[in-house]
Amino acid sequence: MPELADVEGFRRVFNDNARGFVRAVHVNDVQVVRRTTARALSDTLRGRRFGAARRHGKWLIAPLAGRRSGTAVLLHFGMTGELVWADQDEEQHRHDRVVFEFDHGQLRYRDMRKLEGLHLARDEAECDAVLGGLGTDATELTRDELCELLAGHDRQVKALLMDQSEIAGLGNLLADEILWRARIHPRTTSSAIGGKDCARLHARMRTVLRQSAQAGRVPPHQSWLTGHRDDSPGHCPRCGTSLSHGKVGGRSGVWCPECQPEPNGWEPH
DNA sequence: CCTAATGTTTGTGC
DNA sequence: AGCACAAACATTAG
Repeated sequence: MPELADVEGFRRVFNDNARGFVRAVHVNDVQVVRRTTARALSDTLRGRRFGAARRHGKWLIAPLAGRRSGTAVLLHFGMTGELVWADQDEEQHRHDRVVFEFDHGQLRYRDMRKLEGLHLARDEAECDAVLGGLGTDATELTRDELCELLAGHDRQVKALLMDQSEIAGLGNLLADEILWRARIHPRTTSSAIGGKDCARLHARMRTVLRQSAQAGRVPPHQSWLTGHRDDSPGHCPRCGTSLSHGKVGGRSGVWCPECQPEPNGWEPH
């Protein structure tokens, strides 16, 4: 689930609720705590307050309040993570791995698969060690930057869009949705996308990101490709053609063979 | 039992 | 160097 849009939703959950003093930190599964121990995490946070959380790509960055602190909790949600606000007396979910307790409720880091986890950074350098390799956040990428990026690589465009070191925040669903709207086949070689095509790709990316970030998820709406990923058989919501499925960039991809024609030179066997 | 899952990293080979 | 691909990570659902 968690791509840029979802993490944007978690950022709002965090900023709307994680106010006041942290009264306790319950680590229910030490495996998800990275770069520190459960004890150190708890000791660092207890009695402190968070400043406003920000997002870069799929990371949520929650700094401690206080000008010279430099300490931040960095949360990644892998494929199954989420952040939920709940009352103390609400029964815990079996996958609530870390719980931040406040006077008025609890923030719960829930994650079934525990692929990434929650990191503690004590200063700028530690923060940079985790986030330094990320590319520009997808919401801030200009049209010229995108075109230059595409031109500079001979990669399948979907793989390039999802490469976090190049563009941060786009995942499997967003990439498929954006490419479908831009009418570009996911296996198109990036350097072959120029001029008008790149401008259209950028425009569609901005629309998809704005709407999905506002929703806090990639909307499974009928008018979105994402709303038809799991239909069998799925049909393109734009032209009705049966959707194609296949591996692209190592991930399960969905596209419309009519709206997104095969690039020249690609012949399936 | 087997497969796939919205992510990232690492190794292999062209 | 740059790219594609497979596997691994941990866990559950179908």
